[in-house]
Amino acid sequence: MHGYELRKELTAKLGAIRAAISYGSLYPTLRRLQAAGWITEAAETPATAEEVPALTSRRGRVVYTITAEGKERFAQLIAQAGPETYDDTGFGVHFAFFARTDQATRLRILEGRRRKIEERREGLRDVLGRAAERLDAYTLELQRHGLDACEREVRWLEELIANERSGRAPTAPQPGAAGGRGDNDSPPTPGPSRTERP
Amino acid sequence: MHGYELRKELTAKLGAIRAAISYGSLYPTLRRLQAAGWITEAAETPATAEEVPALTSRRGRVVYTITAEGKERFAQLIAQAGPETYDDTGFGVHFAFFARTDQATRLRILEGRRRKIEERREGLRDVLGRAAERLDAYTLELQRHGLDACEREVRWLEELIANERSGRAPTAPQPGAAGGRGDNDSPPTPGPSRTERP
DNA sequence: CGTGCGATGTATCGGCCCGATACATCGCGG
DNA sequence: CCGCGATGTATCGGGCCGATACATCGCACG
Repeated sequence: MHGYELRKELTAKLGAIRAAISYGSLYPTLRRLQAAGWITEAAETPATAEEVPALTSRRGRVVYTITAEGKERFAQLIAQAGPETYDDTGFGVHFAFFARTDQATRLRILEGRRRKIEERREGLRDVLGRAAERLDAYTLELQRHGLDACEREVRWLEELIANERSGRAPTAPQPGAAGGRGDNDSPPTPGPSRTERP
Repeated sequence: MHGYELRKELTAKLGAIRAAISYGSLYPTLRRLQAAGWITEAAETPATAEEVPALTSRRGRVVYTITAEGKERFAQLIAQAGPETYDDTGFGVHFAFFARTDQATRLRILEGRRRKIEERREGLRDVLGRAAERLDAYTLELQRHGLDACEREVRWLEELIANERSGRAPTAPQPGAAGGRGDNDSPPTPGPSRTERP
């Protein structure tokens, strides 16, 4: 893909958790990835080669391709979990690529996230309990709303964990023949974990 | 307050919407605020003045005080709304200081936020509708969860807007005599908007 | 009785990200 | 035919964060 296209894809995939990535971040990052040898870049072919030689000034698209090393590194990145894996953005990114990992990794990350959210929840309960009369009504309402969000997310995570343990996909139990065009996102594991079901 | 204390206060007040502010942001910001004339800094008095002159090396606390100009600027900041006022962090910060604004400002910001979240919600519905078979089950589940959060927030905002229009505080209808110690957060307006109720 | 650890406290540095901006082309509708 | 919005690449300044350093205090545990 070229940069602009990549940005649109990522925006669609991660739209639920963060805004579009900025250009000031996108292009320097692509250059960094290339310097590290994880992607290669190539100028797009102008037309049918020989044609239109006058348009040399046309700053054409640059097509990026992932290398074998890049694929390997990417697989490592989504499988390994650091402390930042469990905050909002980090978890969202990992989750969006769950289809490319194994069940053990998915469970590990879901449980780490649950632990993190439970901690946040306890912190909010503390504030609502201990510092209640020190804070104004609006601030308290904000904490209450945040607490509610934490409780809902914990329930959501527990559902996902239960599903994961029973070896099912997150929700839809494979409707029909599933597979759209090869564009779908699950090359390593066929569907989200299917080790014993026929 | 001094820096560390300020950080703790802000963490308690804004804990529901963002993590603690970093030191690498806190201290430079305090210096910027002082350069702009919005706060003044003063080294804390060591003890009873004359005492303990040997401890000159003790890098003591620095106490910051807001200036009249700073108070004015702060009032402007929380009353004026730009485009960034309606994203997650910006809205959260404004909301946390709602008790220091007037009802008109609160309504304006709540409605702007609602519009923004409704846009995000429509975007997610689009993705779930149009790009459903291009995305894997986990990504879809992420969008569904985000969509659910949007819907809940819209309902929350509408409750708040209705409350605001009827002139009530967000939830608790002034329990007892209210006012704790002067530490509470509502100097300009006595309680959250009270223009006609006796 | 000492010793070490966690909380309190101020401060800097490198790296990364974002918003704004610039520039260029293409297709479409008014 | 003119402009506007989408497509596309790119840079720059400023700000935020994580890591790190340094220093003191109180207290708990050995």
